[in-house]
Amino acid sequence: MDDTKSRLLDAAGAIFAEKGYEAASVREICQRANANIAAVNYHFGEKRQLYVAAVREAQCAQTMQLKLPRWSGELTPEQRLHQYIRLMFETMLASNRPSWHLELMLRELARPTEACEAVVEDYIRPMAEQLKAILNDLTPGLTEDDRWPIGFSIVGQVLFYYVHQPIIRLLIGQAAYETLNVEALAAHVTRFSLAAMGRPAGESSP
Amino acid sequence: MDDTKSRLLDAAGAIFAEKGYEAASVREICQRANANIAAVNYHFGEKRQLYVAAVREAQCAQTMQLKLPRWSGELTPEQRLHQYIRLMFETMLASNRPSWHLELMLRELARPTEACEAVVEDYIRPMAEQLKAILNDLTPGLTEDDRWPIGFSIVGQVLFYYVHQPIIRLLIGQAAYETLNVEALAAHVTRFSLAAMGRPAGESSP
DNA sequence: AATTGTTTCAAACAATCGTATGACAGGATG
DNA sequence: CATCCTGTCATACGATTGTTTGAAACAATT
Repeated sequence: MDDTKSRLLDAAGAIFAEKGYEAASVREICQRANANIAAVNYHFGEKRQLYVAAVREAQCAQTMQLKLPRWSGELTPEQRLHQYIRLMFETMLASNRPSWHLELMLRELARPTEACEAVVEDYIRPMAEQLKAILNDLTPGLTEDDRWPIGFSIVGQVLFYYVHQPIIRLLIGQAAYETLNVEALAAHVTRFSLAAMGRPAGESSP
Repeated sequence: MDDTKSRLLDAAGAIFAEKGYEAASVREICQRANANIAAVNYHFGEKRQLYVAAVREAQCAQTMQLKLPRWSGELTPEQRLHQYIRLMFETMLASNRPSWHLELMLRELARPTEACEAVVEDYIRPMAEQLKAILNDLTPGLTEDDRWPIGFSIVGQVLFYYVHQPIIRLLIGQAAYETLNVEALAAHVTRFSLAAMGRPAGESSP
């Protein structure tokens, strides 16, 4: 792809994620991308379309989908749920991630613009289907509609640690916050959720 | 208090909550408050201090605290947890609320500015203490540090339905979304969480 | 009635915003 | 060589931003 255009997209994604749409200026984006001010309007027409393109490029959820299909059938539903939850935490809290992809995504999902619907259909719904497949094995007696709230309860626990990081940090203190790690958090949420579904707290580690 | 100043504060809170700090213009705020453009700088010095004042005035959590102390000791811990969760849902999803208080609050907690720390200490921590008191009775064997994750798991479930409303609406469809109500949601989260803590799914309604 | 301090007003300030323009460079095609 | 298309550049446009100004209006006190 065009070099300037992709540099522009990267810079835009990072700054949009950090400051939000309004606070991010076209000039700052171009400066970070080592591009001229007119480059945005040349390649994307206007600022809003640059934002939409940046959201579309933030396919952080797709990186999650790629890792999942490996455990086809040899794992128990409990182990698959554990993997699913741990993968969510890794995607959100890992320090080596391209960083702005997820942030821009969640910013869009909390305050939806025109790009939200596409994000949900392309990335969120496939992930929701995967979770529902796991819940299908864990709670055979439930109807389709009864499984949504359970999925929301699980995902809500995980997202809480990402969306409300500043609250957690202030509540439990910086020192205690730094002791949190992906493994411990995933283990807690898995144990909590499995118990909630009436599953024995047996071995769910892979 | 001064009339223009409080009208300015109300208008600012509403617009800040709706659009965010950057997208909200001083002129629009003054227009809604029927005040002159110079009124903001006269009463608050600058835009940022008006925002801080608006956040401070958004004491939505305090309205929750007022209702809680009624159940002193005559209710079971299960019933108290149910009330706590239902009260959270009512505060967040009720249509008759002053509307912008909570929105501004959560906006601040997700993307903290200088006003965040005060909000946490004044309103969030007292509420967290109340929840921890309930959990104290529900899980006697646990240490102080082990109770934080359980509280986060409960609050995370509730907040998910507020923060990610647009996702839910798109995932389950508008029709199914409109059937959701405070009672059903509170009942689900309560049942889910009590089961997760190993409590029998007995009668928790007041 | 005169004076003081407080509040409101229209108007203007400099700065920054997103966007548009026309010129210039490079390579491919005829 | 001439032509066309694409991409980059400096510059400037009009609009909007937060903030300031100085005068006018008001209320209260002396």
